[in-house]
Amino acid sequence: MTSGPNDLSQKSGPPLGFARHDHAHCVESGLSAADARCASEGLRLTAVRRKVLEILLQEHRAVGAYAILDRLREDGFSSQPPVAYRALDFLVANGLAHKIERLNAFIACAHPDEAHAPAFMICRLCDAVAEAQSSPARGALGEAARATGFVIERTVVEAEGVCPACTEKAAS
Amino acid sequence: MTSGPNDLSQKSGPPLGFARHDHAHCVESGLSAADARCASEGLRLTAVRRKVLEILLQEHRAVGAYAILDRLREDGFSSQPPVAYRALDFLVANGLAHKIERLNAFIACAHPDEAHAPAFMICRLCDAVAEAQSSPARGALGEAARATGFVIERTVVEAEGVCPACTEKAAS
DNA sequence: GTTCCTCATGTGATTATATAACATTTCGCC
DNA sequence: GGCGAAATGTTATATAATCACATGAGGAAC
Repeated sequence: MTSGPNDLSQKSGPPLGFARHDHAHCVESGLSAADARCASEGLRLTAVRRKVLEILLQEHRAVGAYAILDRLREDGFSSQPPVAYRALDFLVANGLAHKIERLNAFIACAHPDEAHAPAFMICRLCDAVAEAQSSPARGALGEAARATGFVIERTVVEAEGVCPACTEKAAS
Repeated sequence: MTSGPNDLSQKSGPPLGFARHDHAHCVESGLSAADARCASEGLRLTAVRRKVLEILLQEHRAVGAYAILDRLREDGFSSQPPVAYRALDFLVANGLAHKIERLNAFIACAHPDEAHAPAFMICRLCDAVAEAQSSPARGALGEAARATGFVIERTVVEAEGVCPACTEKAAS
């Protein structure tokens, strides 16, 4: 692989939602939201789990599990794979993060409060990932499911393409 | 992994589209269609590539690359990973097969003739996979893309759930 | 407060998935 | 036949994910 989601150092271009924003703020507010939700639902946002979420929020793009491990190591946590995977499992299971199947990588949830069937737009040039809402029940997939009697429990909706910033760059 | 897409021996339940069908026929016709399309487009459906497609058509479910390697070995082909991956790359690039990102596995295309933005329904109980058509431009994702200026080149649409047969089984 | 139980973490090993890099062969074409 | 491009063979390695078992932390019951 030439430049996978593990290269934290690379591609520090436009990060999220294809729009600039107050980054420090969204890390902070993301963590607060997670604290609040875990408290209210009796979930334990332990040190490792919180740290992993913080890393995801800071990166603001899809991050591979092993890149997360490297970051954990820097911060004095144990850095065996199961540590990262267990934390990620927790975050994903509780809607605080999502897995981007296409990249085998993870990203902090952009809408941790609402119930969500997330959809993602992945820029193949700068690796930025934006989260949108999908509506699995509507659309061709929902129709097909109803027609065949398939019961949808979870959907993976990911679009690969080029983000506005990279489109602009390419045009010039 | 307890029972991934590599266990060819397991789960010989209802295979495709959640409906029984003439299996020998669809293998045969799938290969014919591929022959025809490759001939007309000047693509080289070589022995390995054709064999891999045959394996996918026979299995009629998502098959992991290493399971394909095992089958290739049985048939006297070289069985190093790049052999399978290169054949799969060819098939996927030319619309004769698709990758199921959720399973890290591959499946023969069910509609090799038409242009397609495929969507899949994956049964988590019997691992059957059905292919449907999606319409990326319409729906929430298309809207989000237009709104932000994202250019969609390819979409991954996969629903995980329970197929009709397994729903029925569970009810009894 | 301590006993018990459950959940979470630490740790080493292993399995699964995928690609890099380079040599060799095959094929279409001239 | 000779040439160049595409395909395949082969070795090694990178990347992703899980298993299995030991240890530790926290809350509930008593």
